[in-house]
Amino acid sequence: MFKKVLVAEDFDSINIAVIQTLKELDVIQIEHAKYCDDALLKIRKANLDNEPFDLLISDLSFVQDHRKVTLKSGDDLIEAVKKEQPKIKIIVYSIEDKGFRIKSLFENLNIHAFVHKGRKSILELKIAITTILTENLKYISPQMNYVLQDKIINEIDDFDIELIKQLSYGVAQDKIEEKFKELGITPNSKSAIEKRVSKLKDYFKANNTVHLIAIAKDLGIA
Amino acid sequence: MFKKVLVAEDFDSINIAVIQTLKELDVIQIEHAKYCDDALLKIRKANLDNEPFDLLISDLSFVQDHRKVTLKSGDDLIEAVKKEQPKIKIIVYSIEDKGFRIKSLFENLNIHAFVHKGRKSILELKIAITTILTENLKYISPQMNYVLQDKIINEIDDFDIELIKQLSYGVAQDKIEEKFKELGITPNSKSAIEKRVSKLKDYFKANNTVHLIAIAKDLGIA
DNA sequence: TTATACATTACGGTTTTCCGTAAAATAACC
DNA sequence: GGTTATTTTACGGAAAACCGTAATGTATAA
Repeated sequence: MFKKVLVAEDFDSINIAVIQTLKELDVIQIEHAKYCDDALLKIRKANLDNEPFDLLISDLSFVQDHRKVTLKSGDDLIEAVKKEQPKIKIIVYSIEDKGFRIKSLFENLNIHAFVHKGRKSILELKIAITTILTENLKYISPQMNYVLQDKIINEIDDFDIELIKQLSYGVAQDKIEEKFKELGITPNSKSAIEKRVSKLKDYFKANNTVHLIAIAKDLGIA
Repeated sequence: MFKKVLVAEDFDSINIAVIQTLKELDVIQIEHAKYCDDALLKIRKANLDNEPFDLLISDLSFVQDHRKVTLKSGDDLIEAVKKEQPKIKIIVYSIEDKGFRIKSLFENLNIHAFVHKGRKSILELKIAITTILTENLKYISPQMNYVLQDKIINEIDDFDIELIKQLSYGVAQDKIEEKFKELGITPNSKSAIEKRVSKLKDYFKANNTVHLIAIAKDLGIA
């Protein structure tokens, strides 16, 4: 079993439950942090003391409050931790359900497990922990498994994302042309933009652009 | 202290923490349900047995899964419970942060406390519980207090909400005119709709309708 | 009843978006 | 190099949205 585990989670209620779970799994040293910045400090300190953490269990979204922070999200935290300690095992324990995002966690941040908070998530968390004990094994909550082979996610590229973002900011299509030229994004003609918007509307079965952005918002793309 | 408390919450991790908290407050009988339907059944059963619950602590959003349910949300549950047992005390323990929604919980569903899930929410939950023990006292998480006197919330009416909703569904403004006539919503002329959309754009400082809907989505209005 | 304010509807011109077609540019293939 | 796809850009007419103004309707109070 893991010896030393760090939990990064802002909600106190969930923290309590995760820690209790780790105790049940006979983890000896358990620490937790409610801010990403604090979590990173704990990682660093442990490394300096030559008593590094085996495992990080992290949430993704951290509510902002009065405190100024440099790491705003679990993504930020994981990226920073990987630099300090590339071989640490990482479990994301989150409510996130956007395939788009989960996929990128595995592909870009190389996490070892994703557990989706839900009715039976504590059990899943236990399974995830024991699964990734074995070298090279990964875990994802069963109901989220589909995301790794979901077509939609693969058929939308960065250009589409940027376009949707600009639209959601209220930039008119003429101005997006200018904006893209500034940013060096291609294609950037008015016509190309119109075509992409049209493609996206087809894709998401949206009646018009307003509808498209509403859908994109629901999917967490914009 | 309350004698018999029911917790309605789908996430197991949070359930564990809330129950532990209630134990610390010396609540003798604690029950919980992960589905609203189950919660309502427990309320009914307790009433039939002449051992009614004193207090309901409920979440608002419940994730849908394979199971068919009639009560889909905490709002639905609270409304149903109030009919069974009008005098039961109710605490909403939720991540909800839309002033719009919280306000309506107090005004329309007459809840006794709203505790916003967060870094110190377990403490707040304890305070809420002891506060509403006293007859007629209400509690709301300090950071959410503003909602009860927020202007924005009061200046947007049901018509605006319905309009935003239709736009987010991708209904063209021409068609909204027809739709409103069907639904008996007034005003319903194309002109009136255009004016309201324009007013909302001013209000939310939106550049265009697409932008407006993006903002509304962020605010949880659509 | 009349005057006044306010809400709603009607209308018309302008801008923006929409959408199809065609030309130009780029990439892929032989 | 030349040929064939594919992508990107250009253009123009139609539809929708935008926006100001005027007319109509409705409620309120002198």
